Amino acid sequence: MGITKTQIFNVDQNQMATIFKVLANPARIAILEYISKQDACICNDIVDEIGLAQPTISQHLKELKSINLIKGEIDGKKVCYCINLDKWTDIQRILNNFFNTTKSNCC
Amino acid sequence: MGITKTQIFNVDQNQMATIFKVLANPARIAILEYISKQDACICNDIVDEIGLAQPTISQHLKELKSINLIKGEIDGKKVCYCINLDKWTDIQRILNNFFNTTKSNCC
DNA sequence: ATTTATCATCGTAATATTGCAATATATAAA
DNA sequence: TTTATATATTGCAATATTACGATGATAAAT
Repeated sequence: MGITKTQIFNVDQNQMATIFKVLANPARIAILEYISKQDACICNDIVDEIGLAQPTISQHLKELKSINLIKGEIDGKKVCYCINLDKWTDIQRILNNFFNTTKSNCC
Repeated sequence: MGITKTQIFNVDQNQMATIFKVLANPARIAILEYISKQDACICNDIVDEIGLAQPTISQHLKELKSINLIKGEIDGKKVCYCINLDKWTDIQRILNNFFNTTKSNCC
């Protein structure tokens, strides 16, 4: 089907899955790494850096924005993307909580 | 296309994406949580617990096994799944490393 | 030996994701 | 105003994912 039965899972489970889904692509990982590596708020040299077409990058940025992992500030005709540190830290906390809580006690 | 251009990304980026992809589904999150909650190595009560058909669960378990996040021990006609703590901890370390390394220094 | 129970695999339908060309939009420069 | 530059959106093709019924394989129970 390709459709996930979100209704049968709780909010936390769906939230976790959504976060993981946004991160589940090497292009988006590379974009995040590239954005963070820059001293200043570097914009879409991302297209040059990553080997993907401009619309593709634009779409990936949109997905990263969908969970507020990055923010884009308009600067003239350019857009300056940077990581949203608050959300970044928040998500790291959520994931660690999941990993610490979900641990086997068998085998 | 639906096909990710893995060739243009490095091993670490692809590995990260693969890990995230395996976790990017609420059913698999729920399965992990359920397995970890049990005192003993509970097997496919998972099917009863989660509201999905047995082949679906089996497929999800296969994906979790694909990165060694869980291991399945055969016990008669049952299979006993549990979390692979070594790998679990390893992945948590990898993710934290990513989150700590990839942080913005702008905006 | 047959039946039953547990789990895996196969095949398939429905939907999602990835990527890009074409196009739209918006701002800056000329 | 026209042109160039930067980014977003649309539409589409190719592939991936999710889910399940049918079927297979295996082991315990009868």
